[in-house]
Amino acid sequence: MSAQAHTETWIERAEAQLAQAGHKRGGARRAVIELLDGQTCALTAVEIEDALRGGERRVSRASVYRVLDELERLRLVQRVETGQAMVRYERAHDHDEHHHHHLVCDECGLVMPFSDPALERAIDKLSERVPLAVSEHEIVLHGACRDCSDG
Amino acid sequence: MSAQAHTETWIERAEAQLAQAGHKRGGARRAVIELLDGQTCALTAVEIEDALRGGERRVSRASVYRVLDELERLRLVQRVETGQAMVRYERAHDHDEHHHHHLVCDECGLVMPFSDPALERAIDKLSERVPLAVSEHEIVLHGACRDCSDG
DNA sequence: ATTCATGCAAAGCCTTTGCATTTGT
DNA sequence: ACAAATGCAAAGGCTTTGCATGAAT
Repeated sequence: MSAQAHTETWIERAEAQLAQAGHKRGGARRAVIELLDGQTCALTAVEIEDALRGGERRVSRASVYRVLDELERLRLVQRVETGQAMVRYERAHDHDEHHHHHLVCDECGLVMPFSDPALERAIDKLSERVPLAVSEHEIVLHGACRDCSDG
Repeated sequence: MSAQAHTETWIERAEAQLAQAGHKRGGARRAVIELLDGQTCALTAVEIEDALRGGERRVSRASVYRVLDELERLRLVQRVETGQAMVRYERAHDHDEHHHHHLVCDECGLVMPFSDPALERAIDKLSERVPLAVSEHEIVLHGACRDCSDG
């Protein structure tokens, strides 16, 4: 079979990495993973807890943080800092087609994803010249969204 | 006199903006401003408090936060999020020669500044095409510094 | 049987606030 | 005199931890 015979989903990869790291399966973590897999942008721990509360599997706040922490350690999840009080988390999309960064409206708190190939190229070239073995990068643009900038 | 007759320093500009905003002068704020003016990279509130404790003017933690908050509101100071527990603050360098971004070593916590014209150009062009009136941008590269990546 | 996963409640830590006092104009 | 600045201590809010219980291998 070819190298592309099977395209692994993020959930499958997550489960595999977790198992390899010696973790057993569990409902709370599974619920968090499935929720994150369906998101297009970053969520806070509280948002994750709230989203799951209404869903099929309620998960305690502590477990949300523990799961997020473990997933971040395995590089399955990335932390996004938007300058708002709480940290946000989202699926890690190293350099795949979902890789993106964030626009933050400092007025209303709206967070939107964006992506820009030219910016990525600039980052890639730059990464080779800095005194750091770059593993990730985060870009946040702040300003006023359309609703907030005039009316 | 020409428009360039006098190059205002950041401290002078800060004092002027504060006065215009109806603030009176005060020792604590002055100490924080002078400290920030001498830095090449971002500091946390605790680092600022500690630095001033040893200096000539001790400043309470609460005042450090209050001053930082006011300076940020006047856009004299920018907040820098490095993914570490605490927020960092530094002089705002809109688009002047000191404008820079940050490299963060996730192993030891070292934070280093860097600047890259190509990256800035990419950001500027991009800023015109996004649904946000961009006022600031922040770029953080994560990875392992030279000391941490091997030895 | 062991070991990991989870929930709950308590603890931590950074940051913000309330209140009284001092300082600047 | 009046308003802003400051310190101290208390309060807040997000995140982490300790401990006991339940689930997975």
